[in-house]
Amino acid sequence: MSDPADLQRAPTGDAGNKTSLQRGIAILRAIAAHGGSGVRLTDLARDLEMTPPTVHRLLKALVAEGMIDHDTQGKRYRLGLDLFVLAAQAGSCGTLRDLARPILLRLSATLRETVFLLVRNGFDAICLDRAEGPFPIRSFTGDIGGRVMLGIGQGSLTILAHLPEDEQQEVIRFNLPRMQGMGFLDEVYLRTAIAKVKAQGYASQHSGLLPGMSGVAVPVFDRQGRAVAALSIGTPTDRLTDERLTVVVDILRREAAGISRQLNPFDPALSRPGV
Amino acid sequence: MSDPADLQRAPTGDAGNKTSLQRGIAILRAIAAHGGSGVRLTDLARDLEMTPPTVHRLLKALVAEGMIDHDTQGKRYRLGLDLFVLAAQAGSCGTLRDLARPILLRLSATLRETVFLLVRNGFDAICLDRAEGPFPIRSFTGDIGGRVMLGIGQGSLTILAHLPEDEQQEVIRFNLPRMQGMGFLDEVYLRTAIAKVKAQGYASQHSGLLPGMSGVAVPVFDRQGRAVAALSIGTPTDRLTDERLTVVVDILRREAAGISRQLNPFDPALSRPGV
DNA sequence: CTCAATATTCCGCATGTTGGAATTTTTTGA
DNA sequence: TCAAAAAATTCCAACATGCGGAATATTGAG
Repeated sequence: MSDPADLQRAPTGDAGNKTSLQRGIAILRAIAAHGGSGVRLTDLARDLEMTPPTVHRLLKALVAEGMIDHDTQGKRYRLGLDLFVLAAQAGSCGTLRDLARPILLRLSATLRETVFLLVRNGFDAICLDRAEGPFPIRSFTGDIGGRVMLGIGQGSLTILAHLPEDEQQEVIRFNLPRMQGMGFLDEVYLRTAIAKVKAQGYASQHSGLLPGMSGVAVPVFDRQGRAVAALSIGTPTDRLTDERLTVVVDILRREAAGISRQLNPFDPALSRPGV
Repeated sequence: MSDPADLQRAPTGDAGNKTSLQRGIAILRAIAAHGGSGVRLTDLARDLEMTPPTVHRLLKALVAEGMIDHDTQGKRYRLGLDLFVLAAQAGSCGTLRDLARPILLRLSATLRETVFLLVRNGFDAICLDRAEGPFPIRSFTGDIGGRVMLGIGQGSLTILAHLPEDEQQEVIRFNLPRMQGMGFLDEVYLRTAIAKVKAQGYASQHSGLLPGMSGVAVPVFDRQGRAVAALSIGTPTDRLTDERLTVVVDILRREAAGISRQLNPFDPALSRPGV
């Protein structure tokens, strides 16, 4: 019944939560991981290995702040609207998201494809935004806020491929074990794919790992030339002919360059892989 | 230099933050309020009336949790991606947002208008989702996550109008003073508008408070018949003829009813106005 | 290069936090 | 419908953790 929430906590072997603030955030995470149906206090306490009174007090504080909603008849807790409001302003790290938004909309309209904006976050890529096309799409990233390991999917792969050498190695070393369970991706395959992406400057795959789906992605560079994001589309495989691919890549590249030009100097994606 | 952040803290005369968790959240709020350009520690300390060491420690915890990004050269703090990820799962309170998403998209496509989904939150309405139409739009709610006082704008007004009598009174009493500065809305006007909306079951305004913009909104009821949300469009005034209005209201109503039918029993928007 | 402003670390004090136990409320089962 | 079990909430004393003044390090300005 437990979800892939643990995978989200990537780096250091966490030496247990320390501050009560962190405990509170852990509660938020646990509630989020549990999904929209809400969690009961006892379950939270068990999952997080805290005592019920502690969880209760933290929950009370979170409810008071509107970060959590609490069924009035004292049953379930779920994420609150204030959290939503708060984070609506968060995605726009350096306004990347705001910058890209109109571009995504235009692209999805003109290409008639579903367009994704991914950014790096540690060892993962996160879907910052997404504009729906007319075709039903399956993707690794899922909806806005979704995350995938760096290397899985075209957009994510593009970011990985354009990372500085040492960071790239570190990510690969960290992610390969995580990919074991998925059973279709080995080191050779990954490194080959990376090399190819780096060489041609974009990632594409006809009939990829998701049956019937294809993807095309280009990197988005910041002013310092770091690949901070990827612009990508997902589409039914049969829609993506070779000629179309060429055109799509071209258009994506142009838009990515446009974004780069507007990007502020500070880097939107951060890494802190060692911390 | 300070933003309308204080307005977000609606209800009780806050007797100062108590728990450190709440202090931490206050910091998140302060950073959010400051916008994407980032805040310095000292400014946070001043704004929140905390000492620099306290702010620093809390920030450190928040950074460790990925809720905040910290320029490596030790300058500015901004909201982090993990917060974004966390809250991406929050908006779907009771899956209202997820339910409505495809409907918004369809509406914006068929009507060629910008469509909004608003929910109540205390004395405000929050923009849960928004699907762009082809026309440039100005709205009170702004983008996803934006908030307006209940009563301002057609969607927000619709929710207010359909509230239970006592809650409606309470909201009006609370919001009227807040509207003073805006200088175009008095009590008579507001009550008249509410009565009209309640009577016709939808809100509309040719040439509203935003020059050149018009809006149409219908309430979305939950299973208990409470108006928990509003579905609305914003459009250039000259686009909204009387005949078109009729049709639009009709379509919006139909879709709102569709959402209602699918709504879970628990109420997605919560009020706790007295707490 | 110096000085002022800001960020960060230190550390003793005390305040907020903690969890066992008690109490109230809700759910389960008969 | 009621009784028993489980969960939620409150209490409180022990104490760990967060607090802030002061010291230090770092950054930025002139």
